[in-house]
Amino acid sequence: MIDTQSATPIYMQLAHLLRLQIEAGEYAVGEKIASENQLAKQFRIGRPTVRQATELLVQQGILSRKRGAGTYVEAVSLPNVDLLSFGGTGIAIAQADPDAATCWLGTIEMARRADDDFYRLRRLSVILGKPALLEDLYLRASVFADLPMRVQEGDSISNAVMEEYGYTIAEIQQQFAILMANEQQAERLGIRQGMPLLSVDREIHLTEHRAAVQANIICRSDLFNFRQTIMVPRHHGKTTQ
Amino acid sequence: MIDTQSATPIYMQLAHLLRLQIEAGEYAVGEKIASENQLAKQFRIGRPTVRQATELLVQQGILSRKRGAGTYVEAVSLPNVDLLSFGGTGIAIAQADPDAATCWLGTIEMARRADDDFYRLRRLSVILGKPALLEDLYLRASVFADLPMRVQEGDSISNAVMEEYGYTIAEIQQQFAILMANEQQAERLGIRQGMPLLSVDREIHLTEHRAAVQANIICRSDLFNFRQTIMVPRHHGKTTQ
DNA sequence: GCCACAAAGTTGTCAATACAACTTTAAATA
DNA sequence: TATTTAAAGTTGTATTGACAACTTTGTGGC
Repeated sequence: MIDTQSATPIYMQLAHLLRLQIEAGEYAVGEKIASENQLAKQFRIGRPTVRQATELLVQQGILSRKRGAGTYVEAVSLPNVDLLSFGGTGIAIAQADPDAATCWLGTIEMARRADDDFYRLRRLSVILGKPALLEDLYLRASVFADLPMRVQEGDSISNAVMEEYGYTIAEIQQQFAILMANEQQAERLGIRQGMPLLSVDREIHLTEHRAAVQANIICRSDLFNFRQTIMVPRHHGKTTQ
Repeated sequence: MIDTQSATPIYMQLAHLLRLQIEAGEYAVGEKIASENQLAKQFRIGRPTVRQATELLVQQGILSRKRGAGTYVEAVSLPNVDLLSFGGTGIAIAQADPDAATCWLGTIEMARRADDDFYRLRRLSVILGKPALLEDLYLRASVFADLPMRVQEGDSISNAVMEEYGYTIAEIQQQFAILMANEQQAERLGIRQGMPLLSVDREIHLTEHRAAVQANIICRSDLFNFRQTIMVPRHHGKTTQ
């Protein structure tokens, strides 16, 4: 229910509630949810506040709205096991090559970043005997206490996030760019300096903490197919049968 | 200036105007822009409308806000195009620039591909006055009957898929690579030949037909931030409170 | 000159209200 | 029974207004 005395804004509470309902199966994918007016009456809040809540879920891909028709449940983008769909690089790499190896470049260090403390970890993954990707990870120190004691080389970071710390990943934001390999990157990836590489800047948002993990991943897209699968929400437009 | 008679919503016009000012250097990175109240007075619009405009830019990474302090220009940020999260390029492009234009390169032609007939359409999208992406689309002829009669230049292909033909998109598969611009691509995108570009090979699977749309998209990732947001399913890992 | 406190200014949240643009539903007519 | 049109319902945009929570600025006293 909506707790008007809570420190959490009403629109966030409603967004969370709606999301729980969807996840619990109370709304099926493709189904229309209650109208904005109905939700406003049901929770005794204003329609702009309802819109702010649903806007949150629209941006997250959970809902979609169509003027005049209604607000529909979208299919949440399911994680594919390939690299760019989900936080866990370990699983994707293991599926590509069971004998793949991920080795740390140096040890976990402290680093300061945007006025906060992070653990920094750099690692190189080798698939089918070839250097495939270079990762530079920053994990927020306040979120991942005692990280150096709790993860070891070879451990999956996403597994640690979930199993060791008990967090859940809510959202990943990725940005794609091309960079020219510098001397160090070139050496580590077995390429010539200046070669263009696919660079993915990734922010992993936990349910409990935003931007808890920030990573840059450099991919040898010339050697491997870096794919992703996106499940797309069902639309309300008529479907031929 | 804000044109209240325009079909473009006022908040989008203001967002666009602010971005132009920032890009023109009228606001430096790190600098505080005019307050919400000042902008409201200046443009004779409501403060919620100003907030909606700045919220747009906050989401795109161009602005950031701090309660009590003000609204600041973020570190130099290319306009975000949320191209790679969802099927529709048209929507993503329109959000980045309401005045964006997509023009066909030639007309729709028949093409044979993997033992089937396709309609082939090439088009160039211009965002903020700059060539942003080049698309080479193949639409399966048996799925999209009479396509040339049913879509026109400027039409959204994903809209046509859904509205005109009534299909629903079930899944998108994407593959990321880097290619060096050939002569024609270089000319169309306003770059030098051989420049590395982000290339996305995309297959759109309809509920009713697999691989109904196959596309290659070449992005000027040096001019725009091509981002995506992935929602992650809730895991059964326990959640700390 | 420094410190504390109040005033002013800023963003964040919330609401009522209105109209536009669209879709859906129901009723009336042929 | 089918089609057309009007009514109802839905989302999209916008405004005015208010208060909370925060930051910044200015003033007064020591």
